[in-house]
Amino acid sequence: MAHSSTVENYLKEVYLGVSRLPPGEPLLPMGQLAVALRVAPGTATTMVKALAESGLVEYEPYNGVRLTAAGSKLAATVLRRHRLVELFLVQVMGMRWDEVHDDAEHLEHVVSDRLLDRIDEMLGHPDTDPHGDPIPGKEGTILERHLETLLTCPVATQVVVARVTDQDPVFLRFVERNGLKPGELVEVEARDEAADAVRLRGRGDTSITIGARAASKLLVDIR
Amino acid sequence: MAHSSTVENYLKEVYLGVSRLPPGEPLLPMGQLAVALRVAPGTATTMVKALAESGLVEYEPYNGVRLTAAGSKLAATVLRRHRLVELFLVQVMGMRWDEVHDDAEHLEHVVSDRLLDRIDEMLGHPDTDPHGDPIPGKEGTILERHLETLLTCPVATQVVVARVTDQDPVFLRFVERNGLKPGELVEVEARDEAADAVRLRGRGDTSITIGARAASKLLVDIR
DNA sequence: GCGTGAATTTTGAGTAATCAAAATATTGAT
DNA sequence: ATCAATATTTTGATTACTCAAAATTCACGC
Repeated sequence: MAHSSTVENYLKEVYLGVSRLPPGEPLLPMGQLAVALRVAPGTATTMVKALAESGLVEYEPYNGVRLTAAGSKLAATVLRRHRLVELFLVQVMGMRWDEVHDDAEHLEHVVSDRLLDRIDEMLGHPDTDPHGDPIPGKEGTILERHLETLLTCPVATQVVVARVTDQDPVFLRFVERNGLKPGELVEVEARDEAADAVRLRGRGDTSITIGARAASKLLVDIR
Repeated sequence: MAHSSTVENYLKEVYLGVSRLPPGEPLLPMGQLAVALRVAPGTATTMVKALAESGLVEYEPYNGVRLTAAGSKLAATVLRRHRLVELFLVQVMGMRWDEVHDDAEHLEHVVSDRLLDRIDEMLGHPDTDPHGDPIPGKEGTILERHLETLLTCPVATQVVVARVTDQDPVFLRFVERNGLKPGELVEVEARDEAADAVRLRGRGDTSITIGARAASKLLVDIR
């Protein structure tokens, strides 16, 4: 099978799905892949078997998928295109960070190497996109730094937001309104296990309380 | 049938094909369409019949196709995307005018209205692309000015190149090397019917001779 | 160990787009 | 008017991708 945008999407989602998994457990269940790609479970199975034939993934029936070296490289270039494009749309085209995802989702499959090089150059070879996601290198090298979340980082300590792992525009605007974009300083004042909540204080003097689920999507640098 | 990039390409080529035809004869033969789209003749027939079902083209068996109002509007928006993208790639991304066509060919199908608006704005609502091709308006209005070619314009008269109707990079570079890009001044010194050639003098003092076929691809404004 | 519920795979079928090659229609020349 | 060359359409198949629903397998609790 050739190298269609469908293939690119499958590989991308396998990569993203696996990296969302608890470390050490490197097989993405078919169900999760199907949900991510918005296809029926059987569709994912069929397609993954074909990808396995082409040597892009390893497939263990009933267990899940993982990328081969070749698949990983391809996934990385797709992610590189996606993320460079997102940053380009924000930085050069002046679009808002919460509205670039969908455009990037389409552009990632059609941007030529030549054009991507111009973009990369124009942006000064950046290494993260507007959401703090790492931009893979030209050769497919992705450096995923290990980061704490607002759910796991030390309390009463200044940390700086490094990455927001949710592309939902509503969430992104919420993050922006509350000064929690990548680069901003925050401090966890308290965590309430029972209430499933985290109280934060950002730059301003006001503190806000967010749910644990939201807190886990905000990755931070422990300065 | 939905509105895939295949459909967009068919409509675009019907538009371009018809406009290349001698005026007054508004039906594009299937064969020409098939060649333009690089598909087998039978494929074009099948596809065009489906487009006719959707009300995007009128199809007369054995005679050819033409666009309906709906098809024309869609073709115009594709062309608008293509040409704005081309100009953007040259003007903003610093690419050469002879290397933007292929990228535009892909981007024309995925650029969102929002992004296109930014591009249009950033370029100051231009009305021609780097090759001098008119950029259709937002509502699908295309204003094709009638232009003479270097084969039909008055001899020994200053004219200004307005449009180059061939996207072949080799030809475009030839045009550029000889100062024949849109905006440049030229004068036809002489035409030699028998030799199938046209002698020109541009800005410089040297005159060059080009074939009639090439001359017919250079459209000019009779100042 | 056995059964139940959930996840996964298989099956059968459909759509969009394509091709090669056979069949048919059109056109122009004699 | 007929015939040959050319253009076009039809036919039968193929590929990539998808779904719904049936069949299977897995994993867990008892």
